[in-house]
Amino acid sequence: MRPVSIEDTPLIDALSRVISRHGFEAASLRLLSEATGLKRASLYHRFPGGKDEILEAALARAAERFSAMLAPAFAQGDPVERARQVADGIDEYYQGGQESCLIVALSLADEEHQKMAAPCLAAWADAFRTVLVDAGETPKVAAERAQDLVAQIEGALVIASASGDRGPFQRAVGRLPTELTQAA
Amino acid sequence: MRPVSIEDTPLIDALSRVISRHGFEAASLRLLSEATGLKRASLYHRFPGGKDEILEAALARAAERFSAMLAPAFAQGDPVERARQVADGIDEYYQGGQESCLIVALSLADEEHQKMAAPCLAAWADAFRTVLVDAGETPKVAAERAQDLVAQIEGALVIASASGDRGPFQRAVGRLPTELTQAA
DNA sequence: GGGTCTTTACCGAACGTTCTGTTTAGAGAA
DNA sequence: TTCTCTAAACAGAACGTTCGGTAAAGACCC
Repeated sequence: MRPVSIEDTPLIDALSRVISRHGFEAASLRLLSEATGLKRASLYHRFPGGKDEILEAALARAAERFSAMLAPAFAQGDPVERARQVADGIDEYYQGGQESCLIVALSLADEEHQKMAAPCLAAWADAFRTVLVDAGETPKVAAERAQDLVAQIEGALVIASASGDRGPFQRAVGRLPTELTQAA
Repeated sequence: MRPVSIEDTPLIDALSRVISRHGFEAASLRLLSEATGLKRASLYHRFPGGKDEILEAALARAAERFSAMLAPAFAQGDPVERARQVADGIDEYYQGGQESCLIVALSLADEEHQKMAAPCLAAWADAFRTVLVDAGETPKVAAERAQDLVAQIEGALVIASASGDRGPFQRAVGRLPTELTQAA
């Protein structure tokens, strides 16, 4: 059997990057094709469902990467160390603020595609909340602060995209270990 | 002379809302037409430069509204009161988190359109920085915290769009008066 | 006041391009 | 060969844009 010219994982990562950078609707098959080296027909061969199936694959991959990135939050051990590991994972995932966020991109999509980002967002907040609770925060406050910290990072990614200034992202990630482990 | 069917201000506000909600590329003339009640050809009569001129008008209007929203920050008087007025202005501008942000939308556009959002972002951070300095913060820390507070709000708006949860936005705006006036 | 004229606002129809999605034929490894 | 994958051409719809024409108001002269 003839081998694929690009493996599934790098293929989906490249597709996901285009969607994150341009938004789902603006991520045309031409852009997706150029980014992957596969012609449109070949993309349809790999994803018979078209753009929708590509988005599903990108989201499944994001969920997988998120799960790995957030795993230390749900582990046992010192909350400070776990928080630092999660912060490192976030920094690597978004390449210090250079990479766009799929959640931001989907927040501009139509309602049906928009709601597909909610689970990722919820998983993220839940990870932060878990560390905060383990660090002694009350459940109610922990849930809110977790959400707020996710917002801080998402907003920093928006600013990094819009102005090219990665400072807010780097500060947000740098503060994360202490923010996640000091109870109010 | 025949009267316009929709005045410039509500027209541009409606166009701006479509762009903010869907992003610049996804804001098709069909959507813009439906949102304003003007047919495509009529939009070209009002904006001969097409979508680019529509975006320029939306940005000019945003700069105008931002200027009004942030004016209390540059006024004289009690920083606490000024911060509260700015927070109220932000809450009203984004309708408690229901409205999308044009800056977020432009962060997904092509590079040439993307950079058009930078002045708005800078004006916003500068307003926060001014209040922080007046409240006794050092210039360097004030500049960074100002940016971080902008990121907090932008991120909260993304979460409000993506998940429908306006809690993060309302908390961010509610915290703003104290965040802007307590030196580290 | 009645009847043109001018000016502006708006719209229907069409332009060429690009989009998503399909079909068909050929290239390439087992 | 046989089977998988890819390339190229295709169709139909939507895109941004342009153009000719129509509708509506004020201006102006009679």
